[in-house]
Amino acid sequence: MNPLQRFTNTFFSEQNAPVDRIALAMSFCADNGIKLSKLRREVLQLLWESDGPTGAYVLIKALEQRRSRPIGPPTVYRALEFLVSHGLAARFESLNAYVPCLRPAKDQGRAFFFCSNCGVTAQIDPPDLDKLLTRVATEEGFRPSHKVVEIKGICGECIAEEGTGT
Amino acid sequence: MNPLQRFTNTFFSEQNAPVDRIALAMSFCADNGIKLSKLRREVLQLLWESDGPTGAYVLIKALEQRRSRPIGPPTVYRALEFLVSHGLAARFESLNAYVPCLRPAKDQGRAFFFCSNCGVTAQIDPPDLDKLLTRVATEEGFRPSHKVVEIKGICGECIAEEGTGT
DNA sequence: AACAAAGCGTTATTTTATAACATTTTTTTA
DNA sequence: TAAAAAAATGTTATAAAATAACGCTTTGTT
Repeated sequence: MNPLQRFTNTFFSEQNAPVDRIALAMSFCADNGIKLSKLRREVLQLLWESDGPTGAYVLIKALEQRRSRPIGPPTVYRALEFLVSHGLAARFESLNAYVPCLRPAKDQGRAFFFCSNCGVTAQIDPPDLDKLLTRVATEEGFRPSHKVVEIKGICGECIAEEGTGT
Repeated sequence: MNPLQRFTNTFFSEQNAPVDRIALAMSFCADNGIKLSKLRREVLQLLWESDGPTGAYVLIKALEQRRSRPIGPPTVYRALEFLVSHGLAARFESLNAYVPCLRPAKDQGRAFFFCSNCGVTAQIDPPDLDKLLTRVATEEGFRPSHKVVEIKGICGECIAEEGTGT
């Protein structure tokens, strides 16, 4: 079993149809008058096809493979900036890497989980979380615009394996 | 008024006595059998004296000023690693910068707020937050070890100033 | 004092990201 | 549709952040 399909509610339990993810993104962009260019689509697809949070330079190399010609960092960083700014992807800050987002939406209090042992990644959007963060911010007189919630730890499968000695 | 003293519960409303912060850190280290060396103490003090999240290379320059001789990046990164690993400081992941922590403690669900307008930074540790994150993680079969919560936005004072046109 | 361990210094390099400007592609509108 | 404007991408160079590898010094232990 793909180690990235273990979680409920992960990217990767929903990842088996990358094409569908791209189709969703395309209709989202169409609906919102924004343009998912070829490059941006390719980068998003690479994120969905990746086995976890992906560094910008890994994407660059992958694109160079696909296109058989050099790609400069700014090209990819701009595509990533577009994807992130429209909620199609997110930067996993504590890993300096990028992940696709399940639902294009800006700052809905997403939480990302990352297994330090096997690398499996999950996105979870508990409604309570966003409420709590917004409440706490408001209590401080703060108007939040961007929220980062990232949790590293050990996933269930790796916990199980600890016991069995595998 | 120092723009960094605006929040309730911030670093900087409590920052007026950096010496006390250092004294606290020293007794914390003594109590726990860990060593706050001169370098580590200096780095921590620089963090407390800073006007906000501080980049590693800013710390390097500041140390070079103090010592009148070159300091290599690894020297400072090691000190930061020590401080972070013992909960005396934290990396503000989405800013590639470092902040001092109010209470030395490992992963108690700290939340950092950062005003994109004026740079004011606040640490808030809502007990609910840690509980919520732990609960959500557990529901996913995940055993959390490190939690990152960072919120960017506009602080109360900057919101007020928007209206007055200052 | 001799040894071990921890901390720090130094040099070089890697990784991540952006600045500045040129070219191409797409969209708009005359 | 042709010209102009705007958006997107390409290109080169550089900046910023972090680490690898190795040596020396200080501190703690026997």
